[in-house]
Amino acid sequence: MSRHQPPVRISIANSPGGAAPGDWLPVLQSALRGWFGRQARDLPWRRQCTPYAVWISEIMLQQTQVAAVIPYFQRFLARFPDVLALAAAEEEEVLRYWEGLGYYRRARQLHAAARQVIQNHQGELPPTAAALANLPGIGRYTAGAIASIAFGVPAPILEANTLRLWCRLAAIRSDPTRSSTQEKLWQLASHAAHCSDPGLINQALMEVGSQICTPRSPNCGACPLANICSARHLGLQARLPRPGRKTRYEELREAAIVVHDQGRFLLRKCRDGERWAGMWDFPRCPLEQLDHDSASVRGHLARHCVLLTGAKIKVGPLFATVKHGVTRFRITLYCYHATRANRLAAACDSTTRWISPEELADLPLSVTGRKIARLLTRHGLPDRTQRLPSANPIREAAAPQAAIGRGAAVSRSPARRSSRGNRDRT
DNA sequence: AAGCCGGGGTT
DNA sequence: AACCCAGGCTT
Repeated sequence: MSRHQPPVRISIANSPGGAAPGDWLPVLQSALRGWFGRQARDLPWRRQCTPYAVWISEIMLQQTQVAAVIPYFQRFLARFPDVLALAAAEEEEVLRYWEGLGYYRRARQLHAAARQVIQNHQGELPPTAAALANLPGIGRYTAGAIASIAFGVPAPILEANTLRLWCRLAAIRSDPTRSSTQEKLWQLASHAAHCSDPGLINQALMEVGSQICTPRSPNCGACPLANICSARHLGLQARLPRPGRKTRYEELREAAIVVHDQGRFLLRKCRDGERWAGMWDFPRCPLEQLDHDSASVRGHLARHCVLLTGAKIKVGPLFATVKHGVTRFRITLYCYHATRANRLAAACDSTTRWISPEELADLPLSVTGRKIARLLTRHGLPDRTQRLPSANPIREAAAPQAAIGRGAAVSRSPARRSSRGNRDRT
């Protein structure tokens, strides 16, 4: 840059003293093209960028990091290679392939959307952002991402990485969650995507956001956009975007009941509106303020079990305590053995079933459900998770242990010596 | 416009 | 334990 032509910096169009997009847009796009051409990561969905593959990747990537998605993406595409295969599958099998990825509603909506694509769009994903956004699970971001990346439509995107990037590039100090700020951010994103290669530009924006313009200590020295970055010019890059509110956590105490009968376990499918809707789980109930070691807890559990499953049971010993974090909840789950007390054929409808250890491997289970299943079948019984195609090396080889606040931690109860005094160490 | 959805990973 | 993540949906 010469002294007579000071470097142009990105700002919100029409803001006081702000440069018009015409000034910085070509610089931005050109810098992104050059940088992305050299630095783009080699990701599975960039090798196979069919509309279907892009769609699956974008749904999996919602609120989920790239590294966590990769093995799921590969297994999922191997099993459901196209829209027709996905639409033809049972929802439960789709959920089984999603197990461990979280936000299971995404999988159910994806499956429902696949059936809509077969029914209403001749089996082809619609090529416009507006039509895509009519499908379940596809919002403004995902619609723009698929439209631009898979179809070359100049549609804008805004997500965690580009929100942070734009707040810095344009030195946006207002609360980024406010709708007036969101409007400005989408406006900037629209300018950027207005070109002949919007898919490349959108991906490059996200890539710079995730690889260079990181939340803490952005690597401005390696940033292709440093020259036009307003925050860097003002020295504000470490203070933008403005942080949001802290999440307040809620402690929950719950009980899970493992009802045994002839080597099988009683499981139920979580209903719509419940936690883990569509997934299977051991019957569970809130413990409220009940002491998990009190006399009254067993009657409490037995009553709940009848209501949930129709099975009359006799509650036995506590055998494990599982800690599990989910969204803003911190759950402590007390796990009890139980036996069935009635010989009636209760508990055999479509949402309540007696499950053998072998069948357990095929069922989509909640995280804590899978944890309990492992405790029950740890000794030599098969775990289908390890038989899924191209096994996930991260999750299966070295399952995360003893996460503290989040994830799940298990502590087994010591061997039980009498019917009383069973004490859990957590 | 704001919170929830009832996740999971990293630091 | 705080913070983050290729958001969607509801109220």
